[in-house]
Amino acid sequence: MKTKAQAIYDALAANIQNGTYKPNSKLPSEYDLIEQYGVSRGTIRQALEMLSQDGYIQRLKGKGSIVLDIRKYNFPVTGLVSFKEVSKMMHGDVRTIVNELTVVQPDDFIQSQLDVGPTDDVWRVVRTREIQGEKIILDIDYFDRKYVPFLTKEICTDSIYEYLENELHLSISFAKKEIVVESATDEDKAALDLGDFPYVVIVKNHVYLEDASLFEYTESRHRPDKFQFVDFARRNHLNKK
Amino acid sequence: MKTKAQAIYDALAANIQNGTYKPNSKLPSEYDLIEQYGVSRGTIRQALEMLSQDGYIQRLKGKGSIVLDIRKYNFPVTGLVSFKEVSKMMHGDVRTIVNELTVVQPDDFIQSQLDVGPTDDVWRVVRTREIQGEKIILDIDYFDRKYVPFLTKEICTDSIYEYLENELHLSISFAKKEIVVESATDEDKAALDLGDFPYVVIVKNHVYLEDASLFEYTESRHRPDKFQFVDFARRNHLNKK
DNA sequence: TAGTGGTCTAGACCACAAC
DNA sequence: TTGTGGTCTAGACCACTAG
Repeated sequence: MKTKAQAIYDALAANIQNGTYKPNSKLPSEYDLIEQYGVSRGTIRQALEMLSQDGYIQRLKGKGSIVLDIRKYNFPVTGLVSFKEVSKMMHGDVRTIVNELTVVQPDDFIQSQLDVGPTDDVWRVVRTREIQGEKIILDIDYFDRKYVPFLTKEICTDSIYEYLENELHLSISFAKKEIVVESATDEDKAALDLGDFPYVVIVKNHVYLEDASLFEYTESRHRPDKFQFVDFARRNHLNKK
Repeated sequence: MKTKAQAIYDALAANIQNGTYKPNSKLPSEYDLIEQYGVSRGTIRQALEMLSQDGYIQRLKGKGSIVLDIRKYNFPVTGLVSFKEVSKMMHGDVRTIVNELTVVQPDDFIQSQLDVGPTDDVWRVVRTREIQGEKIILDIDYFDRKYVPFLTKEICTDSIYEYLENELHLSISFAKKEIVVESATDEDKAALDLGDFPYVVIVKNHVYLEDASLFEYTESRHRPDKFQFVDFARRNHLNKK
Protein backbone atom coordinates (compact mmCIF):
# COMPACT_ATOMS: atom_id res chain seq x y z
CA MET A 1 0.00 0.00 0.00
CA LYS A 2 1.44 3.31 -1.12
CA THR A 3 1.41 6.18 1.31
CA LYS A 4 -0.59 9.32 0.50
CA ALA A 5 2.61 11.34 0.19
CA GLN A 6 4.11 8.83 -2.25
CA ALA A 7 0.93 8.85 -4.36
CA ILE A 8 1.00 12.65 -4.54
CA TYR A 9 4.71 12.54 -5.41
CA ASP A 10 3.99 10.08 -8.23
CA ALA A 11 1.12 12.19 -9.58
CA LEU A 12 3.10 15.45 -9.54
CA ALA A 13 6.24 13.80 -10.99
CA ALA A 14 4.17 12.31 -13.82
CA ASN A 15 2.63 15.71 -14.55
CA ILE A 16 6.08 17.30 -14.66
CA GLN A 17 7.41 14.63 -16.99
CA ASN A 18 4.45 14.73 -19.39
CA GLY A 19 4.55 18.52 -19.57
CA THR A 20 1.36 19.34 -17.67
CA TYR A 21 3.59 21.39 -15.39
CA LYS A 22 6.19 23.03 -17.60
CA PRO A 23 9.78 23.96 -16.69
CA ASN A 24 10.06 27.39 -15.06
CA SER A 25 6.34 27.51 -14.30
CA LYS A 26 4.98 27.24 -10.78
CA LEU A 27 3.35 24.28 -9.09
CA PRO A 28 0.06 24.97 -7.26
CA SER A 29 0.70 26.35 -3.77
CA GLU A 30 0.75 24.02 -0.78
CA TYR A 31 -2.70 25.21 0.26
CA ASP A 32 -4.05 24.61 -3.25
CA LEU A 33 -2.64 21.09 -3.18
CA ILE A 34 -4.22 20.49 0.25
CA GLU A 35 -7.66 21.16 -1.26
CA GLN A 36 -6.87 19.29 -4.46
CA TYR A 37 -5.80 16.10 -2.71
CA GLY A 38 -7.79 16.43 0.50
CA VAL A 39 -4.84 15.85 2.82
CA SER A 40 -3.06 17.84 5.50
CA ARG A 41 -0.21 20.23 4.89
CA GLY A 42 2.40 17.88 6.33
CA THR A 43 1.56 15.24 3.76
CA ILE A 44 1.79 17.72 0.89
CA ARG A 45 5.10 19.02 2.20
CA GLN A 46 6.49 15.49 2.42
CA ALA A 47 5.69 14.93 -1.27
CA LEU A 48 7.18 18.29 -2.28
CA GLU A 49 10.33 17.55 -0.27
CA MET A 50 10.81 14.30 -2.21
CA LEU A 51 10.34 16.13 -5.53
CA SER A 52 12.93 18.68 -4.43
CA GLN A 53 15.42 15.96 -3.45
CA ASP A 54 15.07 14.33 -6.84
CA GLY A 55 15.60 17.53 -8.79
CA TYR A 56 12.05 18.00 -10.06
CA ILE A 57 11.36 21.31 -8.35
CA GLN A 58 12.96 24.18 -6.48
CA ARG A 59 11.05 25.56 -3.50
CA LEU A 60 11.26 29.29 -2.90
CA LYS A 61 10.17 30.96 0.32
CA GLY A 62 7.43 33.50 -0.29
CA LYS A 63 7.06 32.52 -3.94
CA GLY A 64 6.19 28.89 -4.55
CA SER A 65 7.64 25.73 -6.06
CA ILE A 66 9.01 26.16 -9.57
CA VAL A 67 9.50 23.27 -11.97
CA LEU A 68 13.10 22.53 -13.00
CA ASP A 69 14.03 21.45 -16.49
CA ILE A 70 14.57 17.77 -15.90
CA ARG A 71 15.35 17.12 -19.58
CA LYS A 72 18.64 18.92 -19.14
CA TYR A 73 20.06 15.92 -17.31
CA ASN A 74 18.36 13.05 -19.05
CA PHE A 75 20.46 10.15 -17.87
CA PRO A 76 20.61 10.11 -14.10
CA VAL A 77 22.78 7.15 -13.13
CA THR A 78 22.67 8.52 -9.66
CA GLY A 79 21.83 6.51 -6.63
CA LEU A 80 21.18 2.81 -6.88
CA VAL A 81 20.03 1.71 -10.28
CA SER A 82 20.51 -1.67 -11.88
CA PHE A 83 21.82 -2.07 -15.41
CA LYS A 84 18.41 -3.28 -16.55
CA GLU A 85 16.77 -0.15 -15.23
CA VAL A 86 19.34 2.02 -16.99
CA SER A 87 19.18 0.15 -20.27
CA LYS A 88 15.40 0.50 -20.37
CA MET A 89 15.87 4.27 -20.52
CA MET A 90 18.37 3.92 -23.37
CA HIS A 91 17.28 3.14 -26.85
CA GLY A 92 19.61 0.95 -28.84
CA ASP A 93 20.16 -2.71 -28.19
CA VAL A 94 21.88 -3.85 -25.03
CA ARG A 95 22.78 -7.41 -24.18
CA THR A 96 24.08 -9.17 -21.11
CA ILE A 97 26.47 -12.14 -21.32
CA VAL A 98 27.12 -14.21 -18.19
CA ASN A 99 30.81 -15.22 -18.21
CA GLU A 100 30.96 -16.80 -14.79
CA LEU A 101 28.60 -17.84 -12.02
CA THR A 102 30.35 -19.64 -9.19
CA VAL A 103 30.45 -20.02 -5.43
CA VAL A 104 33.92 -19.22 -4.16
CA GLN A 105 35.86 -18.95 -0.92
CA PRO A 106 36.68 -15.24 -0.65
CA ASP A 107 40.30 -14.12 -0.86
CA ASP A 108 41.67 -11.45 1.49
CA PHE A 109 40.46 -8.57 -0.66
CA ILE A 110 36.88 -9.82 -0.89
CA GLN A 111 36.86 -10.71 2.81
CA SER A 112 37.66 -7.11 3.65
CA GLN A 113 35.29 -5.60 1.08
CA LEU A 114 32.34 -7.82 1.93
CA ASP A 115 33.02 -8.23 5.64
CA VAL A 116 33.01 -12.05 5.57
CA GLY A 117 35.35 -14.75 6.86
CA PRO A 118 37.55 -17.10 4.79
CA THR A 119 35.12 -20.01 5.15
CA ASP A 120 31.96 -18.09 4.21
CA ASP A 121 30.47 -18.81 0.80
CA VAL A 122 30.36 -15.98 -1.70
CA TRP A 123 28.79 -15.81 -5.14
CA ARG A 124 31.04 -14.48 -7.87
CA VAL A 125 29.15 -13.28 -10.94
CA VAL A 126 30.96 -11.90 -13.98
CA ARG A 127 28.91 -10.36 -16.76
CA THR A 128 29.71 -8.50 -19.95
CA ARG A 129 27.39 -5.72 -21.13
CA GLU A 130 27.25 -5.35 -24.87
CA ILE A 131 25.92 -2.09 -26.29
CA GLN A 132 25.28 -1.83 -30.01
CA GLY A 133 27.48 -4.83 -30.65
CA GLU A 134 30.44 -3.64 -28.57
CA LYS A 135 31.48 -5.11 -25.23
CA ILE A 136 31.65 -1.95 -23.14
CA ILE A 137 31.14 -2.87 -19.47
CA LEU A 138 32.44 -5.73 -17.32
CA ASP A 139 30.43 -6.21 -14.13
CA ILE A 140 31.98 -8.31 -11.38
CA ASP A 141 29.62 -8.94 -8.46
CA TYR A 142 30.21 -10.64 -5.13
CA PHE A 143 27.17 -11.59 -3.03
CA ASP A 144 27.28 -12.87 0.52
CA ARG A 145 25.61 -16.28 0.20
CA LYS A 146 24.05 -15.80 3.62
CA TYR A 147 21.61 -13.40 1.94
CA VAL A 148 21.52 -14.88 -1.57
CA PRO A 149 21.45 -18.67 -1.26
CA PHE A 150 20.45 -19.40 -4.84
CA LEU A 151 21.28 -17.96 -8.27
CA THR A 152 20.93 -19.14 -11.85
CA LYS A 153 22.33 -18.05 -15.19
CA GLU A 154 18.83 -17.00 -16.22
CA ILE A 155 18.50 -14.66 -13.24
CA CYS A 156 21.90 -13.14 -14.00
CA THR A 157 21.03 -12.63 -17.66
CA ASP A 158 17.80 -10.89 -16.81
CA SER A 159 18.27 -8.81 -13.65
CA ILE A 160 19.71 -9.90 -10.34
CA TYR A 161 18.24 -6.88 -8.57
CA GLU A 162 14.75 -7.62 -9.82
CA TYR A 163 15.14 -11.18 -8.47
CA LEU A 164 16.50 -10.01 -5.13
CA GLU A 165 13.73 -7.47 -4.60
CA ASN A 166 10.74 -9.30 -6.07
CA GLU A 167 11.51 -12.96 -5.29
CA LEU A 168 13.79 -12.89 -2.25
CA HIS A 169 12.14 -9.71 -0.94
CA LEU A 170 15.48 -8.26 0.00
CA SER A 171 15.19 -4.54 0.52
CA ILE A 172 18.17 -2.76 -0.98
CA SER A 173 18.63 0.44 0.94
CA PHE A 174 21.89 2.32 0.39
CA ALA A 175 25.39 2.11 -1.06
CA LYS A 176 28.82 3.60 -0.76
CA LYS A 177 29.99 4.38 -4.25
CA GLU A 178 33.49 5.13 -5.52
CA ILE A 179 34.70 6.00 -9.02
CA VAL A 180 38.35 5.59 -10.03
CA VAL A 181 40.47 4.93 -13.12
CA GLU A 182 42.86 1.98 -13.18
CA SER A 183 44.97 0.07 -15.67
CA ALA A 184 43.04 -2.59 -17.53
CA THR A 185 43.66 -6.12 -16.25
CA ASP A 186 44.07 -9.19 -18.47
CA GLU A 187 40.48 -10.06 -17.57
CA ASP A 188 39.31 -6.64 -18.80
CA LYS A 189 41.24 -7.02 -22.03
CA ALA A 190 39.86 -10.50 -22.63
CA ALA A 191 36.24 -9.65 -21.89
CA LEU A 192 35.89 -6.15 -23.34
CA ASP A 193 36.38 -4.51 -26.73
CA LEU A 194 38.90 -2.09 -25.30
CA GLY A 195 40.71 -1.21 -28.52
CA ASP A 196 43.71 0.93 -27.62
CA PHE A 197 42.47 1.94 -24.19
CA PRO A 198 44.92 0.77 -21.52
CA TYR A 199 42.58 1.97 -18.76
CA VAL A 200 39.12 1.27 -17.42
CA VAL A 201 36.84 3.47 -15.32
CA ILE A 202 35.67 1.49 -12.31
CA VAL A 203 32.56 2.13 -10.25
CA LYS A 204 32.97 0.29 -6.96
CA ASN A 205 29.88 -0.25 -4.84
CA HIS A 206 29.29 -1.54 -1.35
CA VAL A 207 25.58 -2.25 -1.20
CA TYR A 208 23.58 -2.53 2.03
CA LEU A 209 20.15 -3.86 2.97
CA GLU A 210 17.48 -2.10 5.00
CA ASP A 211 18.89 -3.45 8.26
CA ALA A 212 22.31 -2.00 7.36
CA SER A 213 23.89 -5.38 6.63
CA LEU A 214 26.43 -5.44 3.80
CA PHE A 215 25.40 -8.03 1.23
CA GLU A 216 27.16 -7.11 -2.02
CA TYR A 217 30.43 -5.74 -3.33
CA THR A 218 30.52 -4.95 -6.99
CA GLU A 219 32.89 -3.47 -9.56
CA SER A 220 31.49 -2.08 -12.79
CA ARG A 221 34.42 -1.70 -15.20
CA HIS A 222 33.81 0.63 -18.17
CA ARG A 223 35.63 1.44 -21.38
CA PRO A 224 36.61 5.07 -20.76
CA ASP A 225 35.12 6.64 -23.89
CA LYS A 226 31.68 5.22 -23.17
CA PHE A 227 31.63 6.02 -19.48
CA GLN A 228 29.23 8.64 -18.21
CA PHE A 229 27.97 9.38 -14.72
CA VAL A 230 25.25 11.95 -14.20
CA ASP A 231 24.11 13.24 -10.85
CA PHE A 232 21.86 15.83 -9.29
CA ALA A 233 23.37 17.24 -6.12
CA ARG A 234 21.97 19.63 -3.54
CA ARG A 235 24.20 21.61 -1.24
CA ASN A 236 23.30 19.96 2.03
CA HIS A 237 23.81 19.83 5.79
CA LEU A 238 27.19 18.18 5.35
CA ASN A 239 28.80 20.70 3.06
CA LYS A 240 27.20 23.54 5.01
CA LYS A 241 29.68 22.43 7.71
CA MET B 1 19.82 31.76 13.50
CA LYS B 2 20.04 27.98 13.29
CA THR B 3 16.82 26.02 13.46
CA LYS B 4 16.23 23.64 16.36
CA ALA B 5 16.36 20.68 13.99
CA GLN B 6 19.69 21.82 12.53
CA ALA B 7 21.15 22.29 16.02
CA ILE B 8 20.10 18.76 17.00
CA TYR B 9 21.54 17.42 13.73
CA ASP B 10 24.85 19.15 14.46
CA ALA B 11 24.97 17.82 18.01
CA LEU B 12 24.19 14.24 17.03
CA ALA B 13 26.55 14.34 14.02
CA ALA B 14 29.36 15.62 16.25
CA ASN B 15 28.70 12.84 18.75
CA ILE B 16 28.83 10.25 15.99
CA GLN B 17 32.08 11.62 14.62
CA ASN B 18 33.81 11.87 17.99
CA GLY B 19 32.76 8.35 18.94
CA THR B 20 30.24 9.13 21.67
CA TYR B 21 27.80 7.14 19.56
CA LYS B 22 29.73 4.21 18.11
CA PRO B 23 29.13 2.47 14.77
CA ASN B 24 26.52 -0.33 15.00
CA SER B 25 25.21 0.99 18.31
CA LYS B 26 21.80 2.58 18.67
CA LEU B 27 20.94 6.26 19.00
CA PRO B 28 18.50 7.17 21.79
CA SER B 29 14.91 6.62 20.71
CA GLU B 30 12.87 9.52 19.30
CA TYR B 31 10.99 9.83 22.57
CA ASP B 32 14.23 9.90 24.55
CA LEU B 33 15.53 12.66 22.30
CA ILE B 34 12.27 14.59 22.76
CA GLU B 35 12.94 14.72 26.50
CA GLN B 36 16.65 15.32 26.07
CA TYR B 37 16.21 18.34 23.80
CA GLY B 38 12.79 19.52 24.95
CA VAL B 39 11.30 19.69 21.49
CA SER B 40 8.43 18.01 19.68
CA ARG B 41 8.66 14.75 17.81
CA GLY B 42 8.48 16.43 14.39
CA THR B 43 11.61 18.40 15.11
CA ILE B 44 13.51 15.33 16.27
CA ARG B 45 12.39 13.42 13.21
CA GLN B 46 13.54 16.23 10.91
CA ALA B 47 17.04 16.03 12.42
CA LEU B 48 17.13 12.23 12.16
CA GLU B 49 15.98 12.40 8.55
CA MET B 50 18.92 14.69 7.72
CA LEU B 51 21.34 12.32 9.45
CA SER B 52 19.91 9.45 7.43
CA GLN B 53 20.26 11.36 4.15
CA ASP B 54 23.89 12.08 4.91
CA GLY B 55 24.76 8.48 5.71
CA TYR B 56 25.24 8.87 9.46
CA ILE B 57 22.45 6.54 10.55
CA GLN B 58 20.02 3.90 9.35
CA ARG B 59 16.50 4.05 10.76
CA LEU B 60 14.76 0.74 11.41
CA LYS B 61 11.05 0.43 12.09
CA GLY B 62 10.35 -1.14 15.45
CA LYS B 63 14.02 -1.07 16.43
CA GLY B 64 15.63 2.32 16.43
CA SER B 65 18.30 4.32 14.64
CA ILE B 66 21.64 2.58 14.31
CA VAL B 67 24.88 4.41 13.69
CA LEU B 68 26.64 3.63 10.39
CA ASP B 69 30.40 3.37 10.11
CA ILE B 70 31.14 6.70 8.51
CA ARG B 71 34.90 6.03 8.53
CA LYS B 72 34.41 3.47 5.81
CA TYR B 73 33.90 6.23 3.25
CA ASN B 74 36.23 8.89 4.50
CA PHE B 75 36.42 11.20 1.53
CA PRO B 76 32.94 12.16 0.42
CA VAL B 77 33.34 14.49 -2.56
CA THR B 78 29.63 14.21 -3.00
CA GLY B 79 27.31 17.09 -3.50
CA LEU B 80 28.62 20.60 -3.82
CA VAL B 81 31.98 21.09 -2.24
CA SER B 82 34.65 23.59 -3.21
CA PHE B 83 38.27 22.60 -3.69
CA LYS B 84 39.20 24.54 -0.56
CA GLU B 85 36.71 22.57 1.51
CA VAL B 86 38.05 19.30 0.10
CA SER B 87 41.70 20.20 0.54
CA LYS B 88 41.10 21.10 4.18
CA MET B 89 40.09 17.47 4.79
CA MET B 90 43.25 16.22 3.08
CA HIS B 91 46.60 16.32 4.71
CA GLY B 92 49.52 17.08 2.43
CA ASP B 93 50.17 20.39 0.80
CA VAL B 94 47.85 21.68 -1.86
CA ARG B 95 48.36 24.85 -3.86
CA THR B 96 46.27 26.82 -6.32
CA ILE B 97 47.78 28.67 -9.28
CA VAL B 98 45.63 31.14 -11.22
CA ASN B 99 46.56 30.83 -14.90
CA GLU B 100 43.89 33.09 -16.32
CA LEU B 101 41.28 35.56 -15.09
CA THR B 102 39.48 37.35 -17.90
CA VAL B 103 36.11 38.65 -19.02
CA VAL B 104 35.21 37.09 -22.36
CA GLN B 105 32.39 37.07 -24.89
CA PRO B 106 31.08 33.51 -24.71
CA ASP B 107 31.46 31.23 -27.73
CA ASP B 108 28.62 28.98 -28.87
CA PHE B 109 29.50 26.20 -26.44
CA ILE B 110 29.56 28.46 -23.40
CA GLN B 111 26.40 30.25 -24.51
CA SER B 112 24.57 26.93 -24.51
CA GLN B 113 26.12 25.66 -21.26
CA LEU B 114 25.60 28.88 -19.32
CA ASP B 115 22.36 29.99 -20.96
CA VAL B 116 23.68 33.45 -21.96
CA GLY B 117 23.71 35.47 -25.22
CA PRO B 118 26.75 36.31 -27.36
CA THR B 119 26.97 39.87 -25.97
CA ASP B 120 26.74 38.90 -22.28
CA ASP B 121 29.92 39.17 -20.25
CA VAL B 122 31.31 35.98 -18.77
CA TRP B 123 34.23 35.45 -16.41
CA ARG B 124 36.69 32.79 -17.47
CA VAL B 125 38.88 31.52 -14.63
CA VAL B 126 41.54 28.87 -15.21
CA ARG B 127 43.32 27.43 -12.20
CA THR B 128 45.82 24.64 -11.65
CA ARG B 129 45.65 22.59 -8.47
CA GLU B 130 49.00 21.31 -7.30
CA ILE B 131 49.06 18.42 -4.85
CA GLN B 132 52.35 17.40 -3.27
CA GLY B 133 54.27 19.25 -5.97
CA GLU B 134 52.40 17.74 -8.90
CA LYS B 135 49.91 19.62 -11.09
CA ILE B 136 46.95 17.24 -10.94
CA ILE B 137 43.76 19.20 -11.61
CA LEU B 138 42.90 21.92 -14.11
CA ASP B 139 39.76 23.86 -13.14
CA ILE B 140 38.10 25.95 -15.83
CA ASP B 141 35.22 28.07 -14.51
CA TYR B 142 32.75 30.29 -16.34
CA PHE B 143 30.65 32.70 -14.27
CA ASP B 144 27.75 34.75 -15.60
CA ARG B 145 28.89 38.32 -14.89
CA LYS B 146 25.29 39.28 -14.14
CA TYR B 147 25.72 37.47 -10.81
CA VAL B 148 29.46 37.91 -10.26
CA PRO B 149 30.40 41.46 -11.29
CA PHE B 150 33.82 41.53 -9.66
CA LEU B 151 36.68 39.05 -9.22
CA THR B 152 40.36 39.31 -8.34
CA LYS B 153 43.31 36.99 -8.53
CA GLU B 154 43.41 36.93 -4.72
CA ILE B 155 39.83 35.71 -4.53
CA CYS B 156 40.56 32.98 -7.09
CA THR B 157 43.68 31.86 -5.25
CA ASP B 158 41.81 31.57 -1.97
CA SER B 159 38.28 30.35 -2.63
CA ILE B 160 35.77 31.73 -5.09
CA TYR B 161 32.91 29.94 -3.35
CA GLU B 162 33.77 31.45 0.01
CA TYR B 163 33.73 34.88 -1.63
CA LEU B 164 30.43 34.24 -3.41
CA GLU B 165 28.70 33.00 -0.26
CA ASN B 166 30.20 35.26 2.39
CA GLU B 167 30.77 38.52 0.48
CA LEU B 168 28.25 38.51 -2.36
CA HIS B 169 25.77 36.51 -0.29
CA LEU B 170 24.92 34.32 -3.25
CA SER B 171 23.19 31.17 -2.09
CA ILE B 172 24.47 28.17 -4.03
CA SER B 173 21.72 25.62 -4.06
CA PHE B 174 22.13 22.70 -6.46
CA ALA B 175 24.11 21.38 -9.41
CA LYS B 176 23.86 18.98 -12.29
CA LYS B 177 27.04 16.97 -12.33
CA GLU B 178 28.51 14.81 -15.09
CA ILE B 179 31.68 12.72 -15.11
CA VAL B 180 33.30 11.63 -18.39
CA VAL B 181 36.73 10.71 -19.77
CA GLU B 182 38.11 12.59 -22.78
CA SER B 183 41.38 12.97 -24.65
CA ALA B 184 43.67 15.54 -23.09
CA THR B 185 43.73 18.87 -24.93
CA ASP B 186 46.85 20.93 -25.57
CA GLU B 187 45.75 23.14 -22.69
CA ASP B 188 45.60 20.10 -20.40
CA LYS B 189 49.06 18.97 -21.49
CA ALA B 190 50.52 22.42 -20.98
CA ALA B 191 49.00 23.02 -17.57
CA LEU B 192 49.17 19.58 -15.96
CA ASP B 193 51.87 17.04 -15.13
CA LEU B 194 50.13 14.39 -17.21
CA GLY B 195 53.12 12.14 -17.85
CA ASP B 196 52.05 9.48 -20.32
CA PHE B 197 48.33 9.87 -19.73
CA PRO B 198 46.60 10.82 -22.98
CA TYR B 199 43.27 11.24 -21.16
CA VAL B 200 41.72 13.34 -18.45
CA VAL B 201 38.71 12.65 -16.24
CA ILE B 202 36.35 15.62 -16.42
CA VAL B 203 33.76 16.60 -13.85
CA LYS B 204 31.35 19.00 -15.53
CA ASN B 205 29.08 21.05 -13.32
CA HIS B 206 26.13 23.33 -13.97
CA VAL B 207 25.66 25.24 -10.74
CA TYR B 208 22.43 26.99 -9.74
CA LEU B 209 21.46 29.56 -7.14
CA GLU B 210 18.57 29.36 -4.69
CA ASP B 211 16.17 30.96 -7.16
CA ALA B 212 17.08 28.28 -9.74
CA SER B 213 19.10 30.65 -11.92
CA LEU B 214 22.15 29.14 -13.62
CA PHE B 215 25.23 31.15 -12.71
CA GLU B 216 28.25 28.90 -13.31
CA TYR B 217 29.51 26.25 -15.67
CA THR B 218 32.70 24.54 -14.64
CA GLU B 219 34.97 21.75 -15.82
CA SER B 220 37.33 20.11 -13.37
CA ARG B 221 39.90 18.17 -15.39
CA HIS B 222 41.83 15.49 -13.47
CA ARG B 223 44.83 13.31 -14.16
CA PRO B 224 43.20 9.84 -14.26
CA ASP B 225 45.39 8.09 -11.69
CA LYS B 226 44.65 10.69 -9.02
CA PHE B 227 40.96 10.95 -9.68
CA GLN B 228 38.55 9.69 -7.05
CA PHE B 229 34.85 10.34 -6.55
CA VAL B 230 33.12 9.04 -3.45
CA ASP B 231 29.40 9.13 -2.83
CA PHE B 232 26.75 7.91 -0.44
CA ALA B 233 23.56 6.97 -2.26
CA ARG B 234 20.17 5.93 -0.97
CA ARG B 235 17.74 3.98 -3.13
CA ASN B 236 15.07 6.61 -3.52
CA HIS B 237 11.69 7.54 -4.98
CA LEU B 238 13.19 7.87 -8.46
CA ASN B 239 14.78 4.46 -8.76
CA LYS B 240 11.80 2.86 -7.08
CA LYS B 241 10.01 3.80 -10.37
C1' DT C 1 -1.50 43.65 2.90
C1' DA C 2 -2.21 39.01 1.23
C1' DG C 3 -0.05 34.86 -0.13
C1' DT C 4 3.78 31.82 0.07
C1' DG C 5 6.90 28.37 2.04
C1' DG C 6 9.72 27.28 6.74
C1' DT C 7 9.46 25.82 11.45
C1' DC C 8 7.40 23.89 15.41
C1' DT C 9 3.91 21.81 18.35
C1' DA C 10 0.59 18.14 20.24
C1' DG C 11 -1.78 14.41 19.44
C1' DA C 12 -3.45 10.18 17.05
C1' DC C 13 -3.18 5.59 14.94
C1' DC C 14 -0.44 2.19 12.58
C1' DA C 15 3.09 -1.70 11.58
C1' DC C 16 6.90 -3.92 13.15
C1' DA C 17 10.37 -5.97 16.62
C1' DA C 18 11.47 -8.01 20.83
C1' DC C 19 10.38 -10.16 24.92
C1' DT D 1 2.56 -6.46 25.81
C1' DT D 2 5.66 -2.72 25.30
C1' DG D 3 8.58 0.21 22.72
C1' DT D 4 10.05 1.59 18.34
C1' DG D 5 9.81 4.27 14.01
C1' DG D 6 6.21 5.62 9.95
C1' DT D 7 2.23 8.24 8.65
C1' DC D 8 -1.12 11.73 9.09
C1' DT D 9 -3.73 15.52 11.07
C1' DA D 10 -4.80 20.44 12.73
C1' DG D 11 -3.22 24.41 14.09
C1' DA D 12 0.10 28.09 15.18
C1' DC D 13 3.61 31.61 14.23
C1' DC D 14 7.35 33.22 11.40
C1' DA D 15 10.04 35.32 7.28
C1' DC D 16 9.95 36.44 2.77
C1' DT D 17 7.74 38.10 -1.81
C1' DA D 18 4.89 40.86 -4.36
C1' DG D 19 1.45 44.13 -5.34
